[in-house]
Amino acid sequence: MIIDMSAKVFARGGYHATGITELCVANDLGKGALYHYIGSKEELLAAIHDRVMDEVMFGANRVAERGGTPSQQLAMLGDELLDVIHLYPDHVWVFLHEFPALTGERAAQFRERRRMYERRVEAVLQAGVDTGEFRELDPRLTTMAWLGMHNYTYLWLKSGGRLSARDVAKPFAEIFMRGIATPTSKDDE
Amino acid sequence: MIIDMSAKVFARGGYHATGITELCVANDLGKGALYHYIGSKEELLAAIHDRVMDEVMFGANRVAERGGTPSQQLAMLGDELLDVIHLYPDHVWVFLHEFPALTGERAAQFRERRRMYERRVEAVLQAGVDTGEFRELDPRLTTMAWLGMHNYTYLWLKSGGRLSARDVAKPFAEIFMRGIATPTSKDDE
DNA sequence: GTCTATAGGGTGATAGAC
DNA sequence: GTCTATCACCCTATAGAC
Repeated sequence: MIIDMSAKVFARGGYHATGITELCVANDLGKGALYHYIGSKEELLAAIHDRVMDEVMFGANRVAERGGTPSQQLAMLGDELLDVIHLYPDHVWVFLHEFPALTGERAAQFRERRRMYERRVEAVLQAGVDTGEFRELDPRLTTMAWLGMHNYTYLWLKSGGRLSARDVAKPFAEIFMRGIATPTSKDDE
Repeated sequence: MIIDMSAKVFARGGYHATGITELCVANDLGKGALYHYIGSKEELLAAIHDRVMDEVMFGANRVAERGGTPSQQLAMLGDELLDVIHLYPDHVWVFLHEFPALTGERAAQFRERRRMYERRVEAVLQAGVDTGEFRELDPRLTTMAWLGMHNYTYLWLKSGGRLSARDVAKPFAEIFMRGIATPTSKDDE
């Protein structure tokens, strides 16, 4: 797949620093052939972004379908998110580094999808506060804390590496759950 | 300052996408004059990185000098780190996005300084485990969780914004401290 | 579908006058 | 210290043959 191969090249060298010629070599195609498939360099970048957002939203939908308590939902969201980062490290790297290179309609669409996912997390946190599982907290701020903790793993979490997605997701969930649990119900979970 | 003005331009448009001509316009200088000060585009990028790392390490040193328990140390590290992100949002953006553009000796030096800071955080966590304040945990993994939570604020924490650095640091510390505290001593702090 | 040639406009950096 | 002119190269994208 051109998208996957190009994601690797962009992740290594950066979007703007990577020339069309490099993409041709990596994909073993001439310029004419490559442009036949990608349309433009930015369309290729957008396709990489979509690949990530598709996977992330599929995961979030699976979690919602499975149901469960807010604690369980949040833990599952963590599992799914780290699965994506672990499985598609190059795509995620490009996603988190090169999104400012998207322009116009593509940039707007990207922001909206990203925001949509953040709202899913926020909603789970709010639900936990409502049921009393989580203590009173700022849902937006807590969402950003949770997202940062998980997304930042893109720097070191790799498919070939020592740790699986679950190896990271479990201790992360433990920190976060204890961190936001209501004080009286802290010793179980 | 050329460094500060250029950090803003890089943060907005990306390092590789920003031309020397743009930098000249932003700094109100001709090419000759600009090159007289910066040496090369990459030297300018390195100077922005150093500005961030200097501030971060100064903060870490202040924390070490002040002393206190591992919990207090970690909370202060969070305050200091978010202060830097809040005060230098453009520099930090460039720092977190464009570090792969550094090459050779500059790249090696950058990685080492960044690693040095991470070890500071890791040491505080390990100290907390040793004193029994923190439960048994993987110090490296927990460091990355803590760093991610804090660093990710570069996306939305701005100097002009609604929230101060402290407004974010306090709830973040509360989540993280409760998250890693030993179960028996959870209700105080 | 894939090739080569080329358009048209940048790029970072330097030289040498003032 | 700052200017302008210029170097040598690279960029994305397209045209038109095969």
